[in-house]
Amino acid sequence: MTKRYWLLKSEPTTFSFDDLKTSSGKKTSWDGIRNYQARNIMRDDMKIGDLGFFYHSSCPQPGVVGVVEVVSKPYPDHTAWDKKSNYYDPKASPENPRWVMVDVKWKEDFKNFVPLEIIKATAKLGKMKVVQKGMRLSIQPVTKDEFDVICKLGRQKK
DNA sequence: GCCAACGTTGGC
DNA sequence: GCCAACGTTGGC
Repeated sequence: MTKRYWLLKSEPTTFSFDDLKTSSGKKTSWDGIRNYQARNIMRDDMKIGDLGFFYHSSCPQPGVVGVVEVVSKPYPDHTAWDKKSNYYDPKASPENPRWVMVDVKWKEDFKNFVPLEIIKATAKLGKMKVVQKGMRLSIQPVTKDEFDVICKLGRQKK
């Protein structure tokens, strides 16, 4: 089974990379995904051991801050039937969960933040979904090549 | 705060 | 099954 690579968007005001690092066990459940494409990726394609970029979106400096690892299989997102949750979905229930999530764990801090600006300016990364106009998908596949290029940018000394 | 692009909903 | 209306995303 080949390892796959992903990009996970999060709004730092909601849940930042620092929040992940201060979570117990440095891990969190990736809840609140309410988009079928993103759900299907978690349900069908993500495997334990896959790596993902933690991407900050909707903020002054969008970009990749570090790397996380998928550490669970997909399981029902119980926030969907929690009326008090921001992610409440009246069509979901324990019998018919509708939404799933996985657990992800902190893996690596980048020495250098890799801003969207740089990703856009890097020819090899031009096909990434995150640089495409109107691309709103919050969980995106990343190729091994793209993963390696961004890791190199993130790890190099200033 | 703006607004373009996108996904979802619901009436027909 | 179409498609207009609406809500959301997310860079700027």
